[in-house]
Amino acid sequence: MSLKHAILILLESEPGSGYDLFKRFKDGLGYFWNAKHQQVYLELKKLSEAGWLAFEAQTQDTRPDKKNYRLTPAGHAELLRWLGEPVQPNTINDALLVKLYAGAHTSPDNLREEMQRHIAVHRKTLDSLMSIERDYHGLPAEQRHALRMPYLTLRRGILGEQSWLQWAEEVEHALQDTTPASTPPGK
Amino acid sequence: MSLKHAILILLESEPGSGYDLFKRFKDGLGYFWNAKHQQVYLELKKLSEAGWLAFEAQTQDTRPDKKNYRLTPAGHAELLRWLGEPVQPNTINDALLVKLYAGAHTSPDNLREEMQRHIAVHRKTLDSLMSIERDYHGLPAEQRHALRMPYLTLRRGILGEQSWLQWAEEVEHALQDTTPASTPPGK
DNA sequence: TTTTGTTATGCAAGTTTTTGCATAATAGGC
DNA sequence: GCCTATTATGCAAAAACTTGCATAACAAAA
Repeated sequence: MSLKHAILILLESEPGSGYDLFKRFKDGLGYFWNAKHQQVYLELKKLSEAGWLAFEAQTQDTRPDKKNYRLTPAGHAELLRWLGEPVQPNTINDALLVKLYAGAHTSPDNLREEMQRHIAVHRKTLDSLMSIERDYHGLPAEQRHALRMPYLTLRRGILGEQSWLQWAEEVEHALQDTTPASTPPGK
Repeated sequence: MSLKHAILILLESEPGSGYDLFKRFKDGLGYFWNAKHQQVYLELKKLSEAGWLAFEAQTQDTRPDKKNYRLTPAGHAELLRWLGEPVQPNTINDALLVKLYAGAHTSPDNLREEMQRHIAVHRKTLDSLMSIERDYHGLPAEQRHALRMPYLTLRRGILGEQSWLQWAEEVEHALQDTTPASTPPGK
């Protein structure tokens, strides 16, 4: 969809290599845009061919060579054009919910284990997002202002994860209710 | 990813045609799994070829002919197998957040309009989900029990949309702060 | 010293999804 | 009578994304 534009945005704020971008996806943008390294490299190639990016090869002694990409004026213009265009509301494709929807066909234990796995992931994500938020609040006002828009996306992540975990508690209660009394005491 | 399994689940609870399924995606499952009609038809064909579905053609007088699909025993087995397997945590690809991340490169007005469009969509979704919830609570206990798992996914939708709208308010406040006082009174 | 992890890039093949086009009958509103 | 919406299906091409493989150097831990 807009991996192209996600890349333009990342390179607008700071030029970098494919590997750099891939890491930036994993750390920052990664909460709301995911990409494999192969796809990042492929898109960089396409964007260069389209004239939106330019690169210079950097030979390095201790590390493999890298290509440093930056926006061309055409790339910058495309970014501005895209920003002026409405974006499609997000569609959700969530396999966990598909599975839960059909939960009556499997055991509550199976569902509880599945939920536990996902809860662990979401808790970890929330922790990491909140740690980024603490860092943000520690910045001087000037830097906070410069980062105010990415901060709003961070807030989306935090509120979203909190809401998810709240829902997970509801699910756990519901799954407990349907379970027969486990391991009754005595003989 | 698991459009295949979403289709198996829908057909497990009730056989139907491609067009039926497409509508069921739009109404029910649609909150967490989206599919175009072309893809539904294509998957139905593939699933039939794989032996997981069977169909009979129904000639209709007033309407175009339809194919009525149902699960085969192999399809049922595959569904159970899939339910026992862990699903990957969902990855998010949200173009609105990408745009907002780069919001400093465009005007607050542009962002506010964009937010307004999305808020309208999310409010409408929330209304519709809450109306479904009201219907659910009006059902006899027996039917409520049968629908308890889909109900959990409905709750995900409701909590998710509420959280989204809460975040949207934060964004609106933030965008107001950055705007110069508009149309100052009188000369 | 062997294994694991990080930096760095990319091709090829396959799967999944989107977009565009095409057909065809009927019902209802203007 | 015309336009739009709904019911009903599908092919073809393109775009987007995933999975598997491949290479290569160095650093740090086991």
